[in-house]
Amino acid sequence: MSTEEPRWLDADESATWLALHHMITRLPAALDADLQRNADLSFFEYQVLAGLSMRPGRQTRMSDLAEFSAASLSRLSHTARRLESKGWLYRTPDPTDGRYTLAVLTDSGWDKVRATAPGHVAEVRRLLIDALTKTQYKQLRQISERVNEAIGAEPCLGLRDKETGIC
Amino acid sequence: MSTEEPRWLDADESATWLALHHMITRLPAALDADLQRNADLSFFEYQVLAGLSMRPGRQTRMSDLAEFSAASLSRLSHTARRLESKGWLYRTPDPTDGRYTLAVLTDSGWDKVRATAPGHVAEVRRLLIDALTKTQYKQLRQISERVNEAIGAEPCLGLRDKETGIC
DNA sequence: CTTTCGGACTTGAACCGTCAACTCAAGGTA
DNA sequence: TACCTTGAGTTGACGGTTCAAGTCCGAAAG
Repeated sequence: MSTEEPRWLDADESATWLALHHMITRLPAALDADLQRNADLSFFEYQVLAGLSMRPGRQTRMSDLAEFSAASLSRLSHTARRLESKGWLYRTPDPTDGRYTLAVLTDSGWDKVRATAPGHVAEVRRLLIDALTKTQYKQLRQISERVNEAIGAEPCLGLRDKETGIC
Repeated sequence: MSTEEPRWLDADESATWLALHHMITRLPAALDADLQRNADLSFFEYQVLAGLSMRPGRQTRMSDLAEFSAASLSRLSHTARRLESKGWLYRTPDPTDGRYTLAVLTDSGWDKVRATAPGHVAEVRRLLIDALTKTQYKQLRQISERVNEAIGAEPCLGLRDKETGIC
């Protein structure tokens, strides 16, 4: 919040930011719409089920799952309750440490993932992979990792206290 | 929805998708959090005010603004009502064609943008531009444009009818 | 052993975006 | 004049996310 004149974005920079902004708002929306149509799932719900399906025993701690899907624990908890009510997973205290909760994919949830994954992968391929050259998606990976580092350097992902600046 | 084995993503492809997925969920969240802390605005509200501030006469049609900010007209309408109640803009029928609605930035709204923009630009610079080389953000621009074309080729951004496939 | 503490969830209210139904203006068409 | 159509924008209900408590478990301190 200094009073100096800021360094505004030049033409190249703002064109990049505009194009990226459109991509990061439209790509999730497109994948969401596709999953909604074909599987009656939101993108986030799919991420949760798919995330579980890839773990040994098809189960993991809620906090791991939240980390993996880049969501808050609260959001995951609400979503887990809905998925639980559909019979796709259940939650149980971790027997090795009662402070954690394990989310476990049911057989029905496993079937749902298996039925949904091919179409979803095809959509990711269509919108992202096939739209780019091999060189480009290697570039995109490096670029994303650099940006993630810059964001990850945030001590608490922007969740610090409004007044004190403390997490 | 064929029964053939789908083409799964290989290691390079899924690493790219994972990295991109994390970027596109965390980058907007980080910018949102920054604006919330420093200006009590959501990222989308800022986009609306900033979008208006760049137009001649600091005004434009609602539909243009929706297009620019990649949002639905409904979302924009709700947000415009909230911003209007804070005195940052007002809406009025377009005198040249009563079917359109003009959104007009007030002086108070202009002040808000001027106060907020420097910090926001600095954050975009810190998280995106400065994290990349000049070559990389030129690559990122091309990549984003390619993906946007692939998504834009969608006749109706995934809004077609569930049964008929018609928009 | 009891107390205190921090971390992992959970819960309910408030808030925001989506969806479908509606209004309204302008341009045909008769 | 009346009628129909199209597209812009609005509205209210619904559903999901966030935010701010609160609960519970286990470890560490007294």
